Amino acid sequence: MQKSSRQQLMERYIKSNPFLTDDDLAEILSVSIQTIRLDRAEMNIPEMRSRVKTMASGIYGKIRSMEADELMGELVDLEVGRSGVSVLTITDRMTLKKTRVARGYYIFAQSNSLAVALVDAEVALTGTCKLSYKRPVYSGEKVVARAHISRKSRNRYMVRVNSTVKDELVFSGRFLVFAISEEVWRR
Amino acid sequence: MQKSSRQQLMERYIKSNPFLTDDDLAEILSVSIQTIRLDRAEMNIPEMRSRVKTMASGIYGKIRSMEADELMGELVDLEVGRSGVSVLTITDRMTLKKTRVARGYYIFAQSNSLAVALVDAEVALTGTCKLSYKRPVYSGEKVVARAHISRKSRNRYMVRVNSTVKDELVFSGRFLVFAISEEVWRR
DNA sequence: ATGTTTTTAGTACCTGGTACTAAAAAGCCG
DNA sequence: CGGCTTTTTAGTACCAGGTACTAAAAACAT
Repeated sequence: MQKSSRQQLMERYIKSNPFLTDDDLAEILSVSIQTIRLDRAEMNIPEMRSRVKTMASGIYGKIRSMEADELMGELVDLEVGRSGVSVLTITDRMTLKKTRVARGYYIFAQSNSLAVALVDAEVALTGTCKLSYKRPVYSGEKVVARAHISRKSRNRYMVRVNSTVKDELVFSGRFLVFAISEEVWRR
Repeated sequence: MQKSSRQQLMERYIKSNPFLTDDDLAEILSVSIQTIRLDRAEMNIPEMRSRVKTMASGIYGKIRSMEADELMGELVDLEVGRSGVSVLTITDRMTLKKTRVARGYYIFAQSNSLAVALVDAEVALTGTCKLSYKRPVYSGEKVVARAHISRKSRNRYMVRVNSTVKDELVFSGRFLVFAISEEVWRR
């Protein structure tokens, strides 16, 4: 087997299983451990321990921020019962790989969670919505969602949200949100 | 400081940051490294390297499946251009902690991604939608989304989706999906 | 003062490496 | 075929972050 093809193979093995040690790889590719280390050095592939560590730390952050958020996006302004603004920067993992266009539900999630946050109630649930996607949003773009309560009657709130990228409207939605009394949800 | 309270503290430190080495902990708690190791042994807390490893491996599977999916939910039936069915089981991380009610956008994401998958095109984007949430969905429930194309004209598809839990309708949506030609998105 | 618990010190050893030197093997060219 | 280069292997010293163990010192309780 050629050096170059072995290196490609090794890269694929590591990608598919980052937990492989040099020892494992040496056995799999039936070369000496030194060859593996030379190859890794040439290709700037770090050792197993740091591969695992960066994996763990990379994911660690995401988990925490996802749990921390009841909201999708970062709340930059909120006047409960009136209006609010949230910002969401589209990252690669929110996009369709082929086009780098944000999946629609991230845009929706941002506006929906903002709409719910606006409602001054212990628990609020979305009843119906009408959404309109104006143009695709690409990876790296910063979506600013502005919401305000347009009507309110007893426990029903109508919330309008407009999401823009650099003042260009990319999405708008109208949400009918219900404030739920405690007896209903605490079953 | 007492032994027991130090151990509790140590446990919390490790929980909040699993990357701490015995050395780090010894410094933080200002005891010797041997004490830390005794404590870990008593409390059956594994060493940093294996903590990191199990973290990484635990999450490794999840990431891959999330990446593999362009869809939210599992596709159980799909006849492109006609109809499809997807199943999504609501887990705790999809719910509002207070109520254990699924956040609306997960239900939406399932139906929306199913609607897009139905459309026979390289790239499809959602234009507008009307959604209606019929009742809250709780953690553990299995949401079955059934979609079919109700109208089609040139590059526009109207997709209707009904999501049920055990034959009870929990959500319905109508999506206007656009099939996009390659020139538009490959900028 | 004595016994018990807790803490610290120290040593030998392990895994999964890095960094380096040097020799052996394989491939190529005229 | 020799001579040269590339590639591979061998081996050594060293490191981090440990395990496993022995033993002494310190803290405490009665």
